[in-house]
Amino acid sequence: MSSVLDGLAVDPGSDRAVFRQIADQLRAAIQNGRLSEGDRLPSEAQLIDHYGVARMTIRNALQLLEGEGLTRAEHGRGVYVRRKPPVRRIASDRFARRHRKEGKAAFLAESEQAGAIPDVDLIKVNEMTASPEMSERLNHVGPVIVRSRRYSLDGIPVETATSYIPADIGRGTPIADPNPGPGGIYARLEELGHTLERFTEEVTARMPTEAEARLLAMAPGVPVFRLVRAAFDMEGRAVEVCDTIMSADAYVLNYELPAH
Amino acid sequence: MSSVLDGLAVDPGSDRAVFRQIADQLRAAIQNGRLSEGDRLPSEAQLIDHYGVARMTIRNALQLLEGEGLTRAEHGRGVYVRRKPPVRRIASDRFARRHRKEGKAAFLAESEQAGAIPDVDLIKVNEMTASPEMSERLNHVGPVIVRSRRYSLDGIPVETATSYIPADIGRGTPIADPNPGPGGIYARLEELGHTLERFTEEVTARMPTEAEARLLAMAPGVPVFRLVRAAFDMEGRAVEVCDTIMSADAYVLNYELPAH
DNA sequence: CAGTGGTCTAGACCACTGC
DNA sequence: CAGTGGTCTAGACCACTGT
Repeated sequence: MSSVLDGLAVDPGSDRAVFRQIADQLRAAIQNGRLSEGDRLPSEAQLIDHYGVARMTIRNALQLLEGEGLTRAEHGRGVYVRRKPPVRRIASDRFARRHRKEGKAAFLAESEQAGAIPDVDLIKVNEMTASPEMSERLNHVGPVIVRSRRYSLDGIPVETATSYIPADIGRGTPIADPNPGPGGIYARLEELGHTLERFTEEVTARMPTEAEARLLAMAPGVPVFRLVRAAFDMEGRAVEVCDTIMSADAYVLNYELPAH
Repeated sequence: MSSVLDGLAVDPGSDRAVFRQIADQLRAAIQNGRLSEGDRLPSEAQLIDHYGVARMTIRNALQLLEGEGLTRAEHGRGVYVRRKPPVRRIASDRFARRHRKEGKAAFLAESEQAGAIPDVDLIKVNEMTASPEMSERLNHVGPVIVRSRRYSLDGIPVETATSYIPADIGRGTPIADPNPGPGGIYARLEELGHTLERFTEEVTARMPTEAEARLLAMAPGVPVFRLVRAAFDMEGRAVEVCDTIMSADAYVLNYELPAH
């Protein structure tokens, strides 16, 4: 019988630790296709037999791969080559007014285009005092409307978002309602006289906190994007800041850069 | 004598694994400032004594924190709270012609502004056949000039970049030289009649490969940004594609989004 | 039930650091 | 040299999965 392990052995005298050599060989098997997405790796017991090492050595090797985001261990079932989630391409003009006129919020319009079923849950709306960071970003001190929610595609959570709107703009308007109505809060802001002139977006990436990993059902070894977007009206006032956390393996961000 | 461990204990009967409880407590100590950047954590031996558990339990806890990018183990010295590197803010107009007129390439101009000493090394220039991916991005099949290099700030490597230029544009010009001259290859492209009209940039994030981690001297638990930027001339032809890998903890990417 | 991964113990020897 | 983390062994019991 043939196996991905055929012919593989480690050199105990090598400078490279045994568990790294084992990880190298399994990684190579994944990258050259001998193991493909969704395939099960040999069990820990099989690897112990094959390489003639202790269990911790095997587990260290497997942990390396999991940390690189290549595999996923499922308790009681086995270790599998990770399936890459479908990727969403995000365009830099997704908040342009021409896309908003149809009465759809950006997320719903995009997912419709991608043929996936969108969902929004965990909606919370509060009023509170702006944190120092948000005061800085909004150039506004005092109470803000805070709107948080989670977006899913085909039942899979893909991003969480929290919007901050100065309370003197949003209080008592649909912006402070859980459902802000067609076109989302950008449409409401414009109806309130805050015609949007420009957006800035700040992109960072890091490993998720435990809370983020749980909310987004994230696999180990996958970073998150953090996007902080600010919307400015014609007077140059920041009227909304949106703080978004996204599983980085599910997104490609596209931007246009000026040449002059 | 007082210690960050004072009063900390685990509940062996809890649903939460002991090593996770220990990691939780150390993480909390870092996040609330009882341990700050550069501080040494208690040694493995001290943690073993304090919690009364086996060494592997402690090591599992420490490995969790390292995977989250919070700590860094130094062989023979101890485990330290990671220092965050200085962050470079990248503006979306950094390739605009008005910044290029001064005769400086983008990286050098930016770092001068940030007060850091820039360096470029590992420069390689080759001509080869475009990979399928680059053929697609350049909309060009056949030979390309491939320019790769590594950038450092104050001696710390921060990004690698590889540019691809169709050989019919770059062959026999300074673009095929290791040193392309003042203003970089964008200045040379414009001198050759390829006035640059727009750039697109595609941003993804993932964990680094081993080779990338080595080239960028990266700490465990830190993801990389991959930026793929395409430059288009007035005829709409892609005249260069630049593939950049950056340590994500050293960068904040800023973009402007259109509102109309 | 057998097989899988998750957690934990109790050692061992090694390589690196700083005194 | 003592103290540190890096690697490895050889077990144990548990929780979860599928038959």
